[in-house]
Amino acid sequence: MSDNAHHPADPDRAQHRRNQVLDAATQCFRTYGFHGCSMSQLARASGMSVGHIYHYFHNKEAIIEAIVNRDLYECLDAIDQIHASQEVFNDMIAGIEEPISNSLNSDNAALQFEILAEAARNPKVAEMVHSAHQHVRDKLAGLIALGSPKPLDQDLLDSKIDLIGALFDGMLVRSIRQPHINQEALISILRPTMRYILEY
Amino acid sequence: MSDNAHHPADPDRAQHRRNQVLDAATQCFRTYGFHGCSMSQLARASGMSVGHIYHYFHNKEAIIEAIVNRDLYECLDAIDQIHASQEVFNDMIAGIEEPISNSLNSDNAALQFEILAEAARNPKVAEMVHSAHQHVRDKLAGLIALGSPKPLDQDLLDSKIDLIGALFDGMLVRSIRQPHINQEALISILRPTMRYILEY
Amino acid sequence: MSDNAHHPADPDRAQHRRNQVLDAATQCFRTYGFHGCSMSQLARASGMSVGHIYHYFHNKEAIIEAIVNRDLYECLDAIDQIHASQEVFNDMIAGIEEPISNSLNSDNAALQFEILAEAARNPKVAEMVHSAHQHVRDKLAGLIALGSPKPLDQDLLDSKIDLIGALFDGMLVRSIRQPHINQEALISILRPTMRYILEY
Amino acid sequence: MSDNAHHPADPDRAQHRRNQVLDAATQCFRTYGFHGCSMSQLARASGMSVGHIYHYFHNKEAIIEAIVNRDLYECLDAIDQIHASQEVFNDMIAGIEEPISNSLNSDNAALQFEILAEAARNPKVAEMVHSAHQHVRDKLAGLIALGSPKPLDQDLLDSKIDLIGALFDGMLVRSIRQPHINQEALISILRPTMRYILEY
DNA sequence: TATGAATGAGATTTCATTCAT
DNA sequence: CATGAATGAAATCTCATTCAT
Repeated sequence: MSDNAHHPADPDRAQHRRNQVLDAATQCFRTYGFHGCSMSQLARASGMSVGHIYHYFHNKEAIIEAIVNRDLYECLDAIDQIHASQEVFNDMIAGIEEPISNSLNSDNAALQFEILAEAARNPKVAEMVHSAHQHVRDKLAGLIALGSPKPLDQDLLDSKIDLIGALFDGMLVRSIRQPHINQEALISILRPTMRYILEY
Repeated sequence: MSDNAHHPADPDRAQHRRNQVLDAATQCFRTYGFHGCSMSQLARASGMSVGHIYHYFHNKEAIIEAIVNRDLYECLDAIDQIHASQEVFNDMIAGIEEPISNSLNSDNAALQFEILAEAARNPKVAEMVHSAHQHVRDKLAGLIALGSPKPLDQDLLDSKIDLIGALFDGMLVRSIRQPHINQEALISILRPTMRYILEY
Repeated sequence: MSDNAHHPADPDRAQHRRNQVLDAATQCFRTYGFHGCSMSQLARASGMSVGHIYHYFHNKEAIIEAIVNRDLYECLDAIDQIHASQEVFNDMIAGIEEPISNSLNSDNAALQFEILAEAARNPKVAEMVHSAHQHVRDKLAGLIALGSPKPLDQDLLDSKIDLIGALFDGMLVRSIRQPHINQEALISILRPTMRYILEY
Repeated sequence: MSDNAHHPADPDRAQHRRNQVLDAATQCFRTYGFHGCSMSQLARASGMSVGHIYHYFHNKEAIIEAIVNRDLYECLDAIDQIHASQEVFNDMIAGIEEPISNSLNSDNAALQFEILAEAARNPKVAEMVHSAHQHVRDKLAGLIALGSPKPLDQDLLDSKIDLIGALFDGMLVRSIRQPHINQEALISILRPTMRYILEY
């Protein structure tokens, strides 16, 4: 009862069911990959029948796309948390530990590589990745411009962003190639390197 | 009889046939992914019957493993080409363009992400990736030690390698997220950054 | 409440709702066939939910049967319009254009063949087709007897009806096999042929 | 043994296997309809695994098309048997019993209506039906022209063919609407009617 | 009366793998 | 060494039907 329970076509309930599928899919895709995970595995993990999943998603592609979308937006949200200030360089360097830690430890690295591999052959997913990436670049451009004492040449600004982006994505790869990395030691050289790049 | 008088078990021919499959598989896996590529696609691309592929490979897994193996060894070979000298830092920085260019433009990025994604769930592949990575680290450690004016603390040495590795792998990710990167501008800031790290 | 104050079991409204379904089904079955049309297509076309259709029809079979029934009755009604008179032969021949035109141009030929194909395997539908056909024969028998100057042998009467029936059904098949038939030319030879048969 | 048995990729054997499927499909489609017959029914009836049927046919559509094609060709062959002569009208009328009997008794009427119903919505099948029909018309046009004492107006010739075609197809419909027709009586009025049309 | 959530069975199709030749 | 016929399992997706509300 409370908030009138769920009437037929209750959009809240529908959204909740969709999320049930997406939550299960995130887990399943991590574990088995987009194409190694069957609809019936997904159904079992969602606590829902196979047929019913098709009530909420047009096909498996659509689930993959929704997962990619959700994952990219989570990343964008994290980026958007960074507050602009004139102390932004110091803040970024001081706060580097958490995002690096996320990249390195994240058990969702598997999902990131699924997404990147999928983007390499699926144009729709590629487009989603590109547009999320552009958003990140824009945000970073604003922060760096703000933190810089004098106006930056556009090419230089772009390259700084590229390099920093590469560093972070490189951490993601580390989590696969080298799962037992010495994070503390890494951060202690990463910090001055970040400053070097930002102030270059 | 007549001319194609290869003996029943000519090992050269056998190796050649295996490579035929692996070459085709490299292309197919790039295009469709490990699990999006069927044995019959592979057979068509190899110019060989499905059944005969099983003469050379125990199953599809084995082909994937052979591909991963071959890919990792090619990378190791590239690393092994770097000659040690006391000018090694200068050489590395001067010669940075080619490997970066490879990472950025490489149409084989797709395969790299297939491999990384596979490594995230397939322990055999993970083991191959780790051991190849260790080999790379050992090689780089030797080079950096040689180029450094004074002996380095082990943690610092490790972290330098990690950071440089991250930079390169980050480039690989760029080729997906940002296919039209400004490579020239990037290299012109990457070079001093590399030197900064190496001489830190 | 407000205006749509139909009583819980308003039989008019019920009939109207049933017809909504049947109208939609006629269209859908024409376009997709009995077995190529899903209940959800039907629901969409009826402006009604899937579940509610089951309020009016026990199952899909029942809708098919109702459609067949309605279609056959429409045909019977048309036959029943023919008024008996001693000029019946002249009337039939003069008025031949409309039914022939219907058979030839009818975009519902598809539905007729659905029905015939269904009758070939579904005994209930076969029974409906047979009994409607018998009704048509009886009516025609009366008309022909009335128009004939002298009493006819039963076999001859039956065969005249069969032949005329065949001619009309043959037109139906024409609309599929030969959609761009020359209707005018056809009618100008059909008329004397009809007279020939009737007066044989 | 005998004629060197069947080597790999023996095209005779392949053709034989294809025919096995088509023979089974003819039966199954008659009984259940194109869309009421599942691939697993087909497989069971063909004595072949479901998967293997796809070795010989790209998909179920392709089987339907092959069946339609085969059926139409059988009909064309029958038409092509009619030999031209100046006595062709007499021959046609004398030999009318067999084709009429075929149309009336044919237990493959079901298949004909499947084909006609399918043609009403499937453009590929429609095209096959039209082109087979054109072939029949051309053949009949030749025969009628030959049998006619004086040259015929094209429209009249066309209409004679249309009318005769309608009569035969109408018989096909009779086999569904009126399975217990009096064939003998029918033929005894059909013969003079045919002559009336041919000599009109 | 009316909805659409939910299911389970079954449809078509694909695929890795085996085997007779 | 080489083929492709053959299979059986499983994958994706559809659908008629039921049910709680």
